[in-house]
Amino acid sequence: MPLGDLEREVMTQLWGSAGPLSVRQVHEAIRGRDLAYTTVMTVLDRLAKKGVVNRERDGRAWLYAPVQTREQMTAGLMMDALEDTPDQDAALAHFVGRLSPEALAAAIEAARRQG
Amino acid sequence: MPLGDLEREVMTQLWGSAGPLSVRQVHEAIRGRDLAYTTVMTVLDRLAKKGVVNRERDGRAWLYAPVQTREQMTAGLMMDALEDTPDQDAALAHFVGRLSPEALAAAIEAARRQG
DNA sequence: TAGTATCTACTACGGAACGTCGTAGAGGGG
DNA sequence: CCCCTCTACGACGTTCCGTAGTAGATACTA
Repeated sequence: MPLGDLEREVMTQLWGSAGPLSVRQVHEAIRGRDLAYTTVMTVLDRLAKKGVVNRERDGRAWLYAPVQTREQMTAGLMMDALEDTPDQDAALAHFVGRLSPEALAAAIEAARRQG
Repeated sequence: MPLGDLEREVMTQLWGSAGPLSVRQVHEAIRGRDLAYTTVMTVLDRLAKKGVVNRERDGRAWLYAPVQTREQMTAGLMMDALEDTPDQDAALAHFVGRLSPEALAAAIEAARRQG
């Protein structure tokens, strides 16, 4: 489920926040694009309908939070791409071949530590 | 550059062929969907404009061939997903953590053998 | 040589996704 | 009671994609 540009921008704000954010907070955080309040609201709403964010009530307003971390979502997109091909072993080999050995080793080590 | 359903179907034919194929050959190979000849032509044309396939003249007709192998394209899409996130190390660790150790080891070995 | 088949180029249309926003209406604060 | 804020819902333009038709050029064939 790849995201559009504005959707990614909004997600970046949510991922960068310690807790859930309101529409207003996201709107104020994205000041570079001079968007209407309702634009941000629509995007957040679509993200929620896609299941990419959760929302919870805070009085009259909704607070939005990502369902997954950015890293989890990225890993999921990578898996989607991989699973879309018949010869996954060969595709994975090609992918691995494009990584620097250090980055790969670090990732394996981090994954191992993580469990 | 993710592909649509029909685009992927067409690419599958090209990837499964030993050499370049004409519009007619692809059209006949996809008999399950009862498509118009021009539909296949349009799709091939769009794939060429996207740079996903090359075309060369064969008399009056064009012959189409994939620019990359299926595995290379898949690996490329995976890289695109990875590069779209700021903390690539963490994302890669998450991804690696989702693979079976055997599949990962086999891929690393295959990549090493390949160079 | 006239007719038919084949191939390309160009145009088009409908649906879905997305960026963008407006209006209407509900609920809380002064 | 009035205003501010927030949501719900609808809408419009663009782009991508599946789908296809028509027109025009070229080649084969009787």
